[in-house]
Amino acid sequence: MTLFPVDKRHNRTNIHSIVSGRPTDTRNREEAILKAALELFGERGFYGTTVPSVVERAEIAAGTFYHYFESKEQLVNVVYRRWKSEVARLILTDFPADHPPREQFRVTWERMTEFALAHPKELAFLELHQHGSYLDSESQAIENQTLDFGVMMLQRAQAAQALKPMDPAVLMAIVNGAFIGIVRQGIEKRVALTRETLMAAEVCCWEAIRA
Amino acid sequence: MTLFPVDKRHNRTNIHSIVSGRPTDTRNREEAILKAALELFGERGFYGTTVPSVVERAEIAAGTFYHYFESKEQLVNVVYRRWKSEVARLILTDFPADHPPREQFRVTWERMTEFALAHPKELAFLELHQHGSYLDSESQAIENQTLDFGVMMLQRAQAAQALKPMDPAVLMAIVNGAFIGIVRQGIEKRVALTRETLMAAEVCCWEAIRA
Amino acid sequence: MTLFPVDKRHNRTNIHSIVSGRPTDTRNREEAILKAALELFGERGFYGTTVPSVVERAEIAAGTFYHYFESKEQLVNVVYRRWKSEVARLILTDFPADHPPREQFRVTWERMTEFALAHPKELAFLELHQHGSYLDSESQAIENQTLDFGVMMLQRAQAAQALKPMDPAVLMAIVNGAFIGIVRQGIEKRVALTRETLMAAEVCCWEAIRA
Amino acid sequence: MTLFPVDKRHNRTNIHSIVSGRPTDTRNREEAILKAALELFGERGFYGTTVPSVVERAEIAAGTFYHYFESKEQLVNVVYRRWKSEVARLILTDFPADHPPREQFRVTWERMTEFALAHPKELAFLELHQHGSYLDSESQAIENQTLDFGVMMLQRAQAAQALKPMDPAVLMAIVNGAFIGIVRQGIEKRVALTRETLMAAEVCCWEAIRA
DNA sequence: CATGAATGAGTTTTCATTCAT
DNA sequence: TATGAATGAAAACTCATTCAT
Repeated sequence: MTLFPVDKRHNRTNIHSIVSGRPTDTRNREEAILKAALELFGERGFYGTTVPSVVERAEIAAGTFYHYFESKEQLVNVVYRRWKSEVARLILTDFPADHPPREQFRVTWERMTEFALAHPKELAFLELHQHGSYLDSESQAIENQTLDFGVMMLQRAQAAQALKPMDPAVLMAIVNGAFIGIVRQGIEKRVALTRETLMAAEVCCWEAIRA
Repeated sequence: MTLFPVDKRHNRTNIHSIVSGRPTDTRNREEAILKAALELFGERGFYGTTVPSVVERAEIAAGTFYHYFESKEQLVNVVYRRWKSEVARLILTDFPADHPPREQFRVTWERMTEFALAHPKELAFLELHQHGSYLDSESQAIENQTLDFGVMMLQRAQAAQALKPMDPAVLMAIVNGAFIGIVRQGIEKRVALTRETLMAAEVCCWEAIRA
Repeated sequence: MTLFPVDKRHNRTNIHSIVSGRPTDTRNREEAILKAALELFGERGFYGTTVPSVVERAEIAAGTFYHYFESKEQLVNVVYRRWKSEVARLILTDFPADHPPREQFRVTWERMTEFALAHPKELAFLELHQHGSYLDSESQAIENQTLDFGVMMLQRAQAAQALKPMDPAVLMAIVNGAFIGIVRQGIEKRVALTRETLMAAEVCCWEAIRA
Repeated sequence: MTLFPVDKRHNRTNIHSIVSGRPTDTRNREEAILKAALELFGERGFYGTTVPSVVERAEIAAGTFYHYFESKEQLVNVVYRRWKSEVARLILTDFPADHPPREQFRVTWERMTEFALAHPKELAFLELHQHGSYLDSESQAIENQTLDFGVMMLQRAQAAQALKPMDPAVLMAIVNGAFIGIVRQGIEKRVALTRETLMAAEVCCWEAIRA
């Protein structure tokens, strides 16, 4: 399995759809389903989201759904992998591997901030479905790979004595948890979900884990 | 509404049941339902948990469920309130209001640690259901009261210049999020859910928010 | 089978109950059930009336119901027979068999009027349940006996050439139907359910059937 | 609201179905449900009729029922309106408004006779459900319009001194009640439900109400 | 490919009835 | 006798999925 496998069927680029844009356009329907699914799964979870509700929001017929996805289970996995990959790509592309830990942390946090501000719903979706029993092994694998990469980076920083000498998985949990905590409160409108808020929190979280 | 209202029907103590323990015992069945519900709601969420699955795990007949609870919705609210109240009671009882902020933080974190070690499933349940649309206003109110109390304490500490001068709701989100993050990874067996882990994290989180 | 059989269990007079009047009094509970049943069966029919609703209106415990009645089916039969017998008794007692047909008709109509004014709900109940499949043969028999008596009287009047020479069952249906029609409209408040209304209708109905 | 509104969804004609007749035919299934419902509601009332019994008699799957009707309640309203409208249409179409009262009465009675002979079950159904709490306001409205029209006609006839000077609602109740009474006894096989029987009764009923 | 009618298993809930206390 | 907890069968209704058109 490659590090960031691209789903054969669901991550392709459909040139036809980009050109035409007609309502009978295949890509549009598939995208409409994925968009509806993201929102509904994020709001009500896997079991609370019905195929009829997805189909209605996507404005397609019930049968059409099964031309694009085998089942509700496959759908949630496709959505999960799509956005989990997106986050992974964002963080890993041109990762400043040779910069000092403080700089690496800032860059990573900044990239997550970009994502959170652009796609708060997607982040909430990923959080909510993290350990669902309906996620297949491929989806689980992506999740683990991301975590493993994070832990590896933290271990390197620890080797350079930049971080507290604790279990790196705990440090990861603290930083991840804090970030998600802010985004959630942001979605709930209890804090302002802005770049300022998140970059102020960056300082906090660095101080939490620094040596 | 009082700060921590006790559900009239579902927090009483049934002396009869404590004494007898027979299979027809009322208290046992109600407790069996609550226990099964806690586990299943925690594992599969509200919509993923069926009444048949609850009654099966509680080893009662389908009809019996409705002697104790009006509906699946009421059940989740009763469970939620029971444990949310328990957490609130734990943190608020004899809160060291006149101690310095550092001490208050440690005590609060320690109390949460007690709870997390004794009741990790219950904590996961509370997290998962935080904002479910099936929670009634009373349940939501308990949640808000707990948050408000936390924010108030943080504001006082900020007034004493013990904490960073940021939105206290953000500080709250960081600390809460970090704590929950560790517990979750603990449940997933990716970190050791021990007193040592959590008390080490306490130091991290204090450094995250201290001035 | 006697003409107006008295239910062994449910038409007796309970001297004890008349004297005491305590809430533990057997008769009171039985009467409470019968009263509740009459109202509910009349309002919502047999299938629309639940034992829990009867039990609640009678202010007794669920189990108590089954001390007095074997089943919901038996209950409806007991109520039916009680009031059907009452109507029959009213009409047949001292029937002026040797008076002229016009007088017999007036007397019968007057007696029905008494009953309708005193017990409109009971009359509606009897109408509604006339042919329910839950009525046992004994209840059906009472209904038939009443009808047969009416037809016999009409035949005698026809023999005296006082009535139109039609199928007496049709004449019966006309008079009965008209009477019930007025009572129903009375219950619906679309006509005034008074002695005047009913006695005016008596003239109409006589003219309908007279030779 | 028009006088005899046609249900948008349930009175259309499906040309496709008339032509094909295949088992997947839409119209057939909907009609099968309506037919089964009419019979069962007529036999056992609203509460005594279960959706399973309807789908069994209609020979469709349980889920299919809900493609055609939102609920059992909607179903009974659709059936009620369909036949109540039919009766109203029959009586009102080309009503001989400028004929003398005696003629108007005969025509109306004759039309009702047509209906009763062709659709005795439908008449019984309408009678039984007249005042059910499950009938919606639209269904109630149709019923009231029919009654009001009848009362108005009777008032005009009274103005012409053709009828007894009584409350016209009482005259209406007498005639209606008598008609229904005969049909019911006809269904019970206690009288012959024929044109002769009903036209003989027409004379009776006219004499009941004439001045 | 797109549709939506059709399906039947499964969900929440109610109810008639029983029985231990 | 009176109670009400307990039961399991059955009701109303929903849903994921299929398939003929």
